[in-house]
Amino acid sequence: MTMPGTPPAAAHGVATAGTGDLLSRVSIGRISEVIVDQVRLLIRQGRLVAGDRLPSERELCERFGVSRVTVREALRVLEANGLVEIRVGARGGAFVTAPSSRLVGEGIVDLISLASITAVEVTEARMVFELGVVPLVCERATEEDIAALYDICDRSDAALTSEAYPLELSAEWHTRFAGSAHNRAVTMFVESLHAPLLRSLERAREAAPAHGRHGVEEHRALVGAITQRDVEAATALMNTHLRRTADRVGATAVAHD
Amino acid sequence: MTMPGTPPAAAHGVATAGTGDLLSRVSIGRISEVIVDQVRLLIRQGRLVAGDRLPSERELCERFGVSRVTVREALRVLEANGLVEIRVGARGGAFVTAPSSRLVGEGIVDLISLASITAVEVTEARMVFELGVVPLVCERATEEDIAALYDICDRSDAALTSEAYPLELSAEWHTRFAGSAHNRAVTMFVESLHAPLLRSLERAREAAPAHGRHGVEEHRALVGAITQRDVEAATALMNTHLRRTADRVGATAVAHD
DNA sequence: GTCATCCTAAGGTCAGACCACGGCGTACGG
DNA sequence: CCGTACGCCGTGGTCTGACCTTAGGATGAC
Repeated sequence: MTMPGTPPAAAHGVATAGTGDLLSRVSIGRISEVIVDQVRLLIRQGRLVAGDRLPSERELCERFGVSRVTVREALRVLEANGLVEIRVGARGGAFVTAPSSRLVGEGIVDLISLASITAVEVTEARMVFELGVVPLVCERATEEDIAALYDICDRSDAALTSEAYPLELSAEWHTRFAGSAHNRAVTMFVESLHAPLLRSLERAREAAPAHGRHGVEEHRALVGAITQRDVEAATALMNTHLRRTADRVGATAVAHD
Repeated sequence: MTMPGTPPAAAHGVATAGTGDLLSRVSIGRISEVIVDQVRLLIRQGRLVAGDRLPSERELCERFGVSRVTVREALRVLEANGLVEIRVGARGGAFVTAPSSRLVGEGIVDLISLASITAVEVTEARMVFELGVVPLVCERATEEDIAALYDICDRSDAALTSEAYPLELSAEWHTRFAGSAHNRAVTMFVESLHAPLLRSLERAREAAPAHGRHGVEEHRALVGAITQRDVEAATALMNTHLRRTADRVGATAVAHD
């Protein structure tokens, strides 16, 4: 059906005759790329939604008129982009995934490790965001939110007495805090900053001993301010709290240079 | 060398006999995934840096003891993650590249559309971010930044007289504004919030010249405040400016429900 | 010296095969 | 009658070996 080296005509639809206008860049590059774009478009348009199952690899081959290798490479890219999840076995296949911030976070980590962005910049972005979100949280935090935040504080205290304060708990608190703004875009951003932040903090902790107890106290005070719906107090608290972290990250970054 | 269906022994190393202890989880999942992790680790450790060239596909096959298909799938994933760039032809191959924040931004856009996050939420996230960034911009904006912002205002005026004020110009102004904070993480986030796809979400017919003219005036006033390094004035201006947008979006969203 | 041509190493694609996984139906045993 | 065990078969995962296209660089003619 398809011959090696003969891209499917439908795939690029370059005008071979009859058009007098500019021949637009025909460098089709990769066939798998075309497939990726098609699927991604369908997802962005909402014509494919989370949970939907793409046709099987072999069926996609026929559909696109390409070999299985090509289809598989396309699926691999979609999977790497977090758009589909591939399950094997009967009833397997490529399923459009439920959205997750994990991959974006990983991407940011990569950005940092390849020096496209510095940890200082990420920390600063985090400050901007978490500080700006305080008013929203004050306005919208429910009793459940507050209980959950206090719970994390309790667990942090427990962890502290057992001398191992996991940074994860701090990160969890901040994520939960932002989540209390009840805005999914905001939540997503903060979640994606989760992984990079942990990494920077680990590095910071190597350089200087951690300050666990102090941080937890501030967390608790912040929840108190939220409970009182006291925007100014909460903002001030968050500001000093974040600034200390930022300073630590900044110090290690400078020392690292 | 390797037989079909016979994964390289080194890959899983499951003890088939003689070991009485726990057989540790052997589900290696995918071989290509292992390769991806290895390369990614090398990059994160800094043992591979931007510009380095990985061995050719055929050489990697030998090195890992797998087929070319598998190696290619791994490279495809690395490429999709922006970690390597693949060049064809003589002197071609996979080159380690500093991932652009563009790719991560794309991921954010995908995430937002996949989670079907509403325009209201996106706008609110914008408010948080762009408002919080004002102090940074006041502090760091260069003369070039200011000139560029004024230029966009001029072009907006021109577009307005020809009665078509494109949302694109507004988006351009806002991204350029955030860019003046000279923090690439912030820039990335704001850019992704202004992605074309999301803008189309905001169906609000900005066409109304009244709105347009008003907006451009505010843009101009904002640049003025930035020039004076007047944080408070700038923040106030940005606040009213964004709030109007938010109200408009909110109104259409409500009408849409 | 300059240009056109060929060479060659690299990625891109194909076809067909086999294996591992896993849901589901069926057949067997209780 | 019910429950379990086995096996079918569709699905992704991998391998092989071949061919094509691309694009530097070498080689030769002018």
